[in-house]
Amino acid sequence: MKNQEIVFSKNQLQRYPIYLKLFRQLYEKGQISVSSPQIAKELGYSQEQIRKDLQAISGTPGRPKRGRSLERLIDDLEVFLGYRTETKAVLIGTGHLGGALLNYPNFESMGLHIVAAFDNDPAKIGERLGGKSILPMEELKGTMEKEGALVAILSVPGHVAQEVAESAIEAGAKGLWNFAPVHIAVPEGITVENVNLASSLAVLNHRMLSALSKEEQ
Amino acid sequence: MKNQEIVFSKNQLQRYPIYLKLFRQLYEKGQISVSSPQIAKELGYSQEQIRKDLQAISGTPGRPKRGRSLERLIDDLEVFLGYRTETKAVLIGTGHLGGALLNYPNFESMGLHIVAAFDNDPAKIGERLGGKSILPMEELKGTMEKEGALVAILSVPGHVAQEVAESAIEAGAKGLWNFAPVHIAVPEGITVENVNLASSLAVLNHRMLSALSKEEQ
DNA sequence: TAGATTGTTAATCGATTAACAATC
DNA sequence: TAGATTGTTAATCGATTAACAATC
Repeated sequence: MKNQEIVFSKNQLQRYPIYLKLFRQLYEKGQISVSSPQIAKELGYSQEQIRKDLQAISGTPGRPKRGRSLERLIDDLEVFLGYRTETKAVLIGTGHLGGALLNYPNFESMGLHIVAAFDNDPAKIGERLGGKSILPMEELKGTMEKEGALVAILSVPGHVAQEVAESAIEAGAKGLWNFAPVHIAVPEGITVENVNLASSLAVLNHRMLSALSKEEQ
Repeated sequence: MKNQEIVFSKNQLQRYPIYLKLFRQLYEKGQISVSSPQIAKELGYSQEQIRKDLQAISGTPGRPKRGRSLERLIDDLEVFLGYRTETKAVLIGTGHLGGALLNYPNFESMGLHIVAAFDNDPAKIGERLGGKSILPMEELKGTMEKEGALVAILSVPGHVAQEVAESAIEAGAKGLWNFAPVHIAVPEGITVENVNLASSLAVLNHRMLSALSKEEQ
């Protein structure tokens, strides 16, 4: 009995943490189950999409007339999203953004454990930031190997991002979480996820201006 | 002669700042024009997609055998992305992430001018952060109206994001740049763009684990 | 039972890719 | 001229939506 390969699109994957957040809120309010029409109303997704999304990550079926158990959904989502499995990460680049990420309180609860922070600025080495002391880049490989870190969080300036990415891959990183506003080329088998503020702003700006110009007519 | 309505998908809009970054790099290196095969090689997009993307934002056609002028492309992209037009914004929530955003040096060059920062913590009012002094929420509406700010950047905790969003809309915001990990419900005509780290991490994690398990086989 | 909600199968929609004539 | 690259039109692919029988 082979597991049927389910393909998850990027959009779909992005929706799951949003479901989880909602389900936790509803559960805290005392609700015990939830239906796709309710979710649709709360999040603005279509009912069909919600049903497909939840079917894909839940082993148990929903129940007509009642919907799905919030407790079970939360459980399924936490497992699916890997929140119950620790993934070790290093953070490279301890500027303002790096500092904010080191202080972000929720990564641990998402299973992401940042084991160390790195910078190439000698003045910063040894300083503490977000509870971690900053190490020199020379120690990257040793640390990643010792800790078994799979993820490198890149909060470095764009012009060094490619080079830093290569060091991280050389040190054993299989996933790069790239906050620099540049494309990073990687070999087969390495995953890159970009958080690009310029891209996000482009979407906001264009959509907002379209909406405004429509309003004017 | 009516402008033919071009619809830009979210993915497409997100690509433009990445093109721009690349074109600026190539231009600085002395290159004067660029072809879609070269861009495809650099960024990993398909040639066809690149041609469609650039056609959509450039008034002038490319030239067979030579490609497109980098100078013109950079110009077209800066205009299209609104980098030549100032948009005023306020930032709400001056935690670590808010601080990092206030210190982000590139927003001005993207046409986004943060005119003020707000927080509801009395201890923070009056402090300075990223060159701005922190104002109390009571002054939000007055400030946004006086400055004509269209965008509110929300770097507040998730549990207050909806409420803060409503205040911002009430104060005249037409676009919300939401860094809180929750869905925000808004009336017609208001644009929300989410930067959701939990969503981004979900994509990274799932893709990385898929790639790793494929490798094992 | 009646009705709300489920899961599945088919239809639609939109974005990406392929094919190819036009042209510098 | 030959060949690389363009822009356009058609085909494919994938995701979302619609329709509807199943069921608690």
